Amino acid sequence: MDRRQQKTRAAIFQAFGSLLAEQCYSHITVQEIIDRANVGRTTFYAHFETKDELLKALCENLFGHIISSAKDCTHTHGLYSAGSAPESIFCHLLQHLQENDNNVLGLLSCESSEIFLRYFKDSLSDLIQSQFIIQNRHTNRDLPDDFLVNHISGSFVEMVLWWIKGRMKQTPEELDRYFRSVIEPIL
Amino acid sequence: MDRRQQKTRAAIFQAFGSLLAEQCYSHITVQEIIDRANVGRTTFYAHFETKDELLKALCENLFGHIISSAKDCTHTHGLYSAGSAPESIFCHLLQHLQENDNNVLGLLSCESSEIFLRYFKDSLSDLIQSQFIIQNRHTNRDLPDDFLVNHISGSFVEMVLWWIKGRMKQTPEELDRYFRSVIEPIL
DNA sequence: TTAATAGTGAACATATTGTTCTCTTTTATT
DNA sequence: AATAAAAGAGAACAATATGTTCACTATTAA
Repeated sequence: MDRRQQKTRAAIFQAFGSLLAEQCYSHITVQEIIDRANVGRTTFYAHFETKDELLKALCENLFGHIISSAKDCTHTHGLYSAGSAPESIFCHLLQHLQENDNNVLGLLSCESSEIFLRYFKDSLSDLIQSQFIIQNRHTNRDLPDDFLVNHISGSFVEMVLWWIKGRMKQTPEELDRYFRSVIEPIL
Repeated sequence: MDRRQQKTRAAIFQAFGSLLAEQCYSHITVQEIIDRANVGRTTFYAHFETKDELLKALCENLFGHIISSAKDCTHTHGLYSAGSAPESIFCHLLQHLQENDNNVLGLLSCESSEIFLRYFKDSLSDLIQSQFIIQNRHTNRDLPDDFLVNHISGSFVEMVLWWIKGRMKQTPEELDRYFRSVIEPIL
């Protein structure tokens, strides 16, 4: 509603994000956050009940954007356009990550990256699930749908973690090729 | 050295384990641990510098056992015996988990399971890495070795997480079949 | 039996959390 | 431009958690 609220919220998000790039989530204190955000203690607690809530809000904000943008792109391209690699939804996601809007990479490469990847995977699972159902692409009758969904989203997230820990030497396109190589054979 | 030390250590491990089955890691206090372990505050800090160190020690202890037992079994069976499913190293691991020695399942199904699975994955990666190198099984020339190792260990861990969250309705053998279905095609 | 080792429990300084209060600033609206 | 409503600042607070120190007791290995 108020412009100030959004500004304050953004300041807290940014301060929190930059702190996460420096140290482990669990060691960050509310005091550090409000100091860096130049925000009063009262204000912080008016916006977020706890540090965990802040984390949750940040993740929803961040991955919400990325996933919904991927969802839009899926409408035109499908979950996995068999022909040309660059159009796949996964390549799209990787490119998005590399662009590093809102310092997503900072979060995903910090000591507490698992927390974020967990949120990322949950969002991703929803996306893949819905695409599976919409497209009826699951020709594999031997494996349960939810196992496959979990396998795909899980593998993707693990790959991203591997990519970032290895200092992102591969391009999104290369990585997409890797991923297609291990996922397409089972679809 | 001292029998008492081992006893105390075991008591702390057990208390910590049972607490983890009840609540999130970050919300467990040292006070709760020492109360349940019937151990003095000083004693706790004589054994472990911080709660994080305790966690680390517990994981090393736990997964060390499981992995080294799997390593032994690999010597006779190989990473992936193509013929009969039940002998695969992964099935062996899953059976081990289901037997629930030292309440591994409690840890893996608690709110903070990601932390443990991360340790699990690291141990697993070492195992798979070494088996890959020893057996020279990587016929896939298009994908880097470390990507494959990460994909396999990552997928396995994600599967275990999925299994446990779904209340472990599948048997280790079924799960092993699922896993073979998504991994063997890419080897 | 005894010296060394391990554990107890209380007390402590320090740090963090989340709340409450009063006061100031900004915004939306007229 | 004036003003009421909303939002933030900042100090103070109780409650809780951490990690250390101390003097004392119990156990073990020899």
